[in-house]
Amino acid sequence: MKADGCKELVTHPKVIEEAINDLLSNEEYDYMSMLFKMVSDSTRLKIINALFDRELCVCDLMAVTQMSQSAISHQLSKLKQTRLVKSEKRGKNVFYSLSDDHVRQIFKQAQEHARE
Amino acid sequence: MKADGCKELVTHPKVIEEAINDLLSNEEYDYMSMLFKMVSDSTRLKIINALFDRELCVCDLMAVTQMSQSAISHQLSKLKQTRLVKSEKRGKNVFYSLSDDHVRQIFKQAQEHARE
DNA sequence: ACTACATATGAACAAGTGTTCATATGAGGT
DNA sequence: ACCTCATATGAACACTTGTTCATATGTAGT
Repeated sequence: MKADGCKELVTHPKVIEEAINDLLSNEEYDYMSMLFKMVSDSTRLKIINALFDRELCVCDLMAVTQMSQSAISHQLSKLKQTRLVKSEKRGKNVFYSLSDDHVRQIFKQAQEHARE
Repeated sequence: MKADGCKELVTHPKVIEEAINDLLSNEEYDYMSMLFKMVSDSTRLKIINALFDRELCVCDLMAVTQMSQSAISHQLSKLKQTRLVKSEKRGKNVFYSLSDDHVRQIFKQAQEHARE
């Protein structure tokens, strides 16, 4: 948490000021951090990918991702808390789907980068 | 690691097959996971934001982000290992900059989502 | 060579995260 | 009411991650 930088003549006081002006608010960093954390786990990435074009229930997701029911349920819970997915109960099943296009966009963009 | 899902008649065998066909390779998930992990820490987000339009040396980044020299150096090291930033040594200083537009795009997109 | 400054790096530690296991909730059919 | 299936949830545990502290490396100037 040291405030200052170089002791030698600060070579770039102007540039530093610019950069400081560009700073975002803590809320923005926190939100972005949260959003990226959600999509930085490969189990959740698989879930998001599976839900990309359709809604699925938990047992469908088990079949698709080859993960345990508990693991999936825990991850879906996080994804729902952070509003990346929404759910709808129908009979014995709970169907999950992506809640908006934000996730889809971020996911697609990263996927394109992965192809290189 | 259970393979199957519901024991009751699998209501959506067709949809499940679709979802399975949409699966990506493990390498893709791993890469995306790694990329998102890198931008999911708020210290690194601050660094990336600071480097968005300019190159900066470590001491500049200390001044801008208000973080310790060691913390910044460690994070820069990770960002460099994963090729998100590149560095150039000039005299006593080491100047860091974003290595390509991938990061910028992902960052911007998330930032827009944060504004809502 | 010596000193001051800029950066890197290793070890240690606290905090966070994902999985499993066991169990709870809740709906449908009988 | 009872039983079964689908899903949720809490506790425990191993693992990862970010920071600090101490120290090393390396460059420039004297």
